Amino acid sequence: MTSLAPASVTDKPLRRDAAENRERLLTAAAMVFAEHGMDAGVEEVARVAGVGMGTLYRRFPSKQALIDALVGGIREDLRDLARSAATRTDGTGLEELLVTAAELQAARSGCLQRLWDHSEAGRDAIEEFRTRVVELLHSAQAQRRVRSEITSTDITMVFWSVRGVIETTRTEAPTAWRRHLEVLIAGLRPVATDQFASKLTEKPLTEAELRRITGPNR
Amino acid sequence: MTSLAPASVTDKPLRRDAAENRERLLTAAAMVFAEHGMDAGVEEVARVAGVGMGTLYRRFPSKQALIDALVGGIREDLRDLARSAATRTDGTGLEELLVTAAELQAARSGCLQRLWDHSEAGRDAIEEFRTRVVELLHSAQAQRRVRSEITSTDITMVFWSVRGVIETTRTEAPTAWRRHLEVLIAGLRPVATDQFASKLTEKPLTEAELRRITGPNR
DNA sequence: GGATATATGGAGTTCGGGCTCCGCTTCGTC
DNA sequence: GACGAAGCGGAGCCCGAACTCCATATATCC
Repeated sequence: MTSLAPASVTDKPLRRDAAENRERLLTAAAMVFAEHGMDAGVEEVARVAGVGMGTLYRRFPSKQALIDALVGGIREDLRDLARSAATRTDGTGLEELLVTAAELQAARSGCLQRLWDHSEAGRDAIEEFRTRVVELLHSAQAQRRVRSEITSTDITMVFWSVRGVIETTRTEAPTAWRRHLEVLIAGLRPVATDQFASKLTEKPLTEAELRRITGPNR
Repeated sequence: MTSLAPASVTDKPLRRDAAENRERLLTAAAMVFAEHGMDAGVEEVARVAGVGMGTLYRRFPSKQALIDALVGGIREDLRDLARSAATRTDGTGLEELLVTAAELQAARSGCLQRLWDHSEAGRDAIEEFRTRVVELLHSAQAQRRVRSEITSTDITMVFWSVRGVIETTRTEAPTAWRRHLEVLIAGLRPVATDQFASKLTEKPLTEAELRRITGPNR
């Protein structure tokens, strides 16, 4: 878990109390949004953080900026999980990442929609994350843990898919996504029998389409 | 496809022009919400329907009521798809339903969140839908198309999961969900090899949990 | 410890979107 | 075709939530 989204390194450092309030606000926002979703009021965030509205708006120029900073932090955490999974050499790294990334999403539910959209925050982190997913996928395929026709965009769709289950079940059955993920991982395995069609008939999401969904940047 | 949510049968029938405007409003709302999501303005809905604000608010007492009527119609359509799938006797009905229900969700994206939540509209329809899913699942399992440890709540999670992919990809890759669904269905199949764990280790979502998520009614 | 730039809180302002009101029109019946 | 009931449009009302302003307080530097 990285620290919560330090501001840009080019800015002059904040005064100690200001920096502390910034952290308190991000922590509070994570809690409030996880509980009530992103349409929770900024006043509630400020109250939970124990600061006034003025402080919130000096640290973050808008509610959107606050959310972006939060999302940036989550993306950095995702990147760290991918780095950690990459240390496995037996082809199980992808499966580990699918589980740990889902755990992270479950813990930070509320702003998951922004997590996979165009927003600028943490762009480099999510870029590295994608690169590592490709490597982990190839490794898993080399070990015959995942069939060869699966593409990295298929893995991306697994994240989106798990997100859907997490957001639907989070209040009443916060761990239900684990079982669904087991079914999903089973769907990635090589198909040993030819009783059923072993080939996916629909073409995969292309990289270009993925770019348009997750960020038109560059 | 059923007609768009007739009002309660107990009410006296609407005047011809009023009934027509009701339909126009529902059609317009489906279009507008599918394009811009549920936070699109009611003014936009009225404009697309070609009626004034007053008309919208005489036909539906609130924006929420309009959405509920829309959701009720979709739930009735879902029920009809389940009835249609139930006519298959070779165990493929479940797979047909997964595809056709996903197609319906893709066509009506925008209010999918409400589709699976507590809202009252079309409760009986969704109830029958669930019953038929259970039957279709048993049939698929009897034909060995789906492994026996899969429960009906696992199927429900498949709907939630596909919804997540649909909502993420709808503007840029509106058919991407088809490939993801193929992976999901592969995950439901019997596992022929014992190279990997063939058993799901997480306990399924219970019926009681499902009830709390989709409706505390009754 | 004094000077000063920086930070704070919370009452008010703004604004967008849901909703209402009422003078005029249309439908359906006799 | 006349009459009453039901329906219509859209300008404006209203509320809630994002955002601003400034008198006061605090950290940092010497």
